[in-house]
Amino acid sequence: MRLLLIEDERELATALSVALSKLGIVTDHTMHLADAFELTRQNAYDAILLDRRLPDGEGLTFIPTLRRAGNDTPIIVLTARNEPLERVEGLDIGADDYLGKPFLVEELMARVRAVLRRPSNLTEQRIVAGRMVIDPLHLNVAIDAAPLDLPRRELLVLVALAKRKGKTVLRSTLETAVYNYEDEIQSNALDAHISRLRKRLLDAAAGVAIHNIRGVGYLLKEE
Amino acid sequence: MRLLLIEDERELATALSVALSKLGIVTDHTMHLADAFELTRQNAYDAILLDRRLPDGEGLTFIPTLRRAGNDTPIIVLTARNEPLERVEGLDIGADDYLGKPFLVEELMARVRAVLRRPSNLTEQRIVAGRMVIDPLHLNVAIDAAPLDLPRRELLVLVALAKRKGKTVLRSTLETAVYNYEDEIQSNALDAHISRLRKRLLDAAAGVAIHNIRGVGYLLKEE
DNA sequence: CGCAAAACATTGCGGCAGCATTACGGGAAT
DNA sequence: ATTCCCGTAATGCTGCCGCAATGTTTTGCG
Repeated sequence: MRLLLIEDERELATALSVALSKLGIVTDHTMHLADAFELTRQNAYDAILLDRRLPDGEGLTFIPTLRRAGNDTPIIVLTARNEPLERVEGLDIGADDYLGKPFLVEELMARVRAVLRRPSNLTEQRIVAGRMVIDPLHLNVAIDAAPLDLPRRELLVLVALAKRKGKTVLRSTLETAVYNYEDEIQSNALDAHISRLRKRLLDAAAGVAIHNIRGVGYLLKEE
Repeated sequence: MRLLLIEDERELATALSVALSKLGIVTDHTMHLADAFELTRQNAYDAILLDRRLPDGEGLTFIPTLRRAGNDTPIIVLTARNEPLERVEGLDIGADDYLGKPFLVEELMARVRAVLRRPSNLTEQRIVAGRMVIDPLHLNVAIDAAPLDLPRRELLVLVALAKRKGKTVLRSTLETAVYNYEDEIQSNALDAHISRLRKRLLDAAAGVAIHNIRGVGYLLKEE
């Protein structure tokens, strides 16, 4: 899962990024609305976390901009302004949820999941692949009801492949599923993850195999 | 917009077709599941309206058949059986929406629009060519849900041809689709790709043929 | 109708880009 | 203090793909 965080308080932003990354969530962060729009054009985010007070304007103005561009990504507004009337204002303008500061990361994640669970989002809640059952929202993998413990990056690779099981996933897609902009990647780290993940899936008899499509990407296939 | 209507009550079917045509929607109609599958292979429908009681069986059985063939077209089930449990049954098996008879055409259209508005349906554009289903965004080619593993350059040629299937594609267009400016090309490399691609399509019984238009370019034709 | 040239088709070959695997070490987490 | 993740890089290997040689079809022209 990949989120865009639009927030000018640097401390909150980094704290949030760290907390989310531990949950396996990749977060891109920007402080400016102008950058934000460009980022949404280059990445398919699962959701956007939007602050209201920003150096270059009221955050809410970003919502119509995005919607007019045909982008339906769910938006959760994060703000200290938490009066009922302001909530209405935010929701009416097209936000999907509204969360007052301060908040618990757990609550934020629950709301993100809730927003992604809505019928207008076709995010599958349960993917069956081979003997595995994968919950892409909670990021857990189970084999015969027994949870399978995977390192974070390998888990992200697996989920990204499982979301399109049986179909090729571009190498670039995998990269954006696992890394954010800050992490530069300058080696075969992704290949290494794939290799280690393969070994783990084999050991666990997961009933799937990861195939390579040379020059294009990878593909998860059931056996 | 083009819909497939699978419905055995002839009066309802014609009434619906007329009503939909006034909204600018083209409707193909069949009464039999057997025909329906063939139709979905020859046309890229925006959505499918499916009755449950049909002369040759329970309509819901069509859904797994279609999904297994790699077809993600949204399906709206139309039926007199409108008990809550039956709705769950329909949705769990992979239907996108469920509408009890009788219904207003307005409501049906609203639901069609809602289903089409879902993100995965907006981004997931597919090209049907012969027995192949091609997703040009993800560079994905499948025959009966089985992914077809093609080398990168041949894949690019196929996608470029499929995007304009039935129409000639200039040789220069193909070249720019496969090569970037850095790669200078000074041989018949493109011809070689075409040749090898032909062989692969033949082996896979893809149901298409690549024709040459002498001095102009190539053309992908369904058989 | 006949011949030649041009355009296209096919196929073997070799270089090398891309992938798989694994060991190593720094660093974060418990 | 120990464990394990994860980025890096070295190594070996597979098979793609550019090239060129050869065969086939089509077009142009007298």
